[in-house]
Amino acid sequence: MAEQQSLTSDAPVVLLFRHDLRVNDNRALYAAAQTGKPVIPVFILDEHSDDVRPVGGARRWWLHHSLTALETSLKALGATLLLKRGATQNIVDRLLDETAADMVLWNRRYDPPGVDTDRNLKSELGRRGLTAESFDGHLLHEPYLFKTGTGGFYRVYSPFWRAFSAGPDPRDPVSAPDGLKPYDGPTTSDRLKDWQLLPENPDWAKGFAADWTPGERGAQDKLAAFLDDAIGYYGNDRDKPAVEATSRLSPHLAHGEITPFQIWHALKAPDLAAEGQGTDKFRKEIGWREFSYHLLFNNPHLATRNYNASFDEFPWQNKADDLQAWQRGLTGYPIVDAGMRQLWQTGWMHNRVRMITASFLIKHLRIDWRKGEAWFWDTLVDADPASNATSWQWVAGSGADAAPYFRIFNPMLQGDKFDPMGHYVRAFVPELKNLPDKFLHVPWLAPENILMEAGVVLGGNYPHPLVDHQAARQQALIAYARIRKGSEAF
DNA sequence: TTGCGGTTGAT
DNA sequence: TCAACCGCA
Repeated sequence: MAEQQSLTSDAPVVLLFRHDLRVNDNRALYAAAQTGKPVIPVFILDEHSDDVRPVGGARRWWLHHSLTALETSLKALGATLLLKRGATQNIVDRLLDETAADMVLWNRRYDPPGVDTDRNLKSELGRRGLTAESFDGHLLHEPYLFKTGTGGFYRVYSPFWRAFSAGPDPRDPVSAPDGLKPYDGPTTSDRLKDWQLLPENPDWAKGFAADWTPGERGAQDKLAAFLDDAIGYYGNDRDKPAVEATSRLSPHLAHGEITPFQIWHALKAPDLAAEGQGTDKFRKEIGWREFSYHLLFNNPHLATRNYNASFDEFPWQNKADDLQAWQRGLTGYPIVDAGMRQLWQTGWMHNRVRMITASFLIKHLRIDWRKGEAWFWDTLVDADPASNATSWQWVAGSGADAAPYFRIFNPMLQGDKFDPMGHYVRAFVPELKNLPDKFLHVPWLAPENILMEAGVVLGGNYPHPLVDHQAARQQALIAYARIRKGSEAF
């Protein structure tokens, strides 16, 4: 069919890029090459279509560098990437006018505004008799594929994962095309630097580049390094933030520099068979990403509305000073502060510590989970509309498949258990680095002389605990008890 | 309908 | 052991 079209028309094909910034396993790109038509690749920064949530600050930094990498990859294939900013439909309309293209291809998105925008685009193009086709790539399975026995969506992860595991095998990745036929007509493109994606305060992103290489190559390097080594101890050490035992693929996945299909396929390598436990656990985490999209797809307002409406009555305190102390890593609880500072300095936080810091914000400070979700959205290089919303609601207890309300993380115990040597805390809270292990997670319990020897001044160079753990825990339990009674209380 | 079980915990 | 609930087959 593709060949037939190339015989009948040499009109160009427009290829949309959004969060699929790669040339390998890019089915839309592959299909565009197959047509034999000139290809016009265009990245659209759409912050104008209905309900679109603007890209957060950390992801803007990433996007800047990833687009630079993509531009280079496409150039090597013979095509020039155009940069356009605005509502998708308007951008495409103008491009079709300018270039007389008769075909538009893209890889599917699964965030609700993206779904709506692309659905409208497809029907509009179809109405005009143009070819519009979308492809998979972001998820192993469409988020509506799995249904419970009664035909609904899954609310609980375990049954979802059972259904997923019994489902069809994910396809194999497709290779990059050998080349693209260039489009020679006149085109216009924004200049990347005019988008000002890099932060105004350059100090903020200074630490990002040490940890991350945005782009397809950086993604493949991270995957190779993970499969080479860390996956062997992923099962045991993935909860220890001081150990490099996780894949660190999340920002690359979020920007579509690597696909879950490529990861899934790589996990089938024979020499990984010996790492059975690690690979199974890791697949299950990929499954969480799929589950989060399954939930978001079926609950478009997951990032802004309590899944469980009884939480609308939750007595949040929302103290501005407390929120700011949390954001800056100045709560006085070392494991919490280390996490928040890792986030600020590197654009990423270890998964275990995300739970600890989120639980602290919600349960110890009783600040609405949406404030935390928004902060993570702005500061995480891997900010993902599905995972972020699902995980915050999970910790709050307001979501589908929530943690029990009485499960309140104890930051001291979590610190002792998962950072027993204190390497993580010392790396990100250097003012405590000379404290002995025994007091590292509880500096306020250290005797005066120990504090003095370590150069720690509570209330001076490190804060007193913002709240007392036991008291805050009791208050949280009371607050949760109140909404559990529901309307009875009124 | 009924029975089972529920990512990540604390006391 | 903690309280009780609700998703799922």
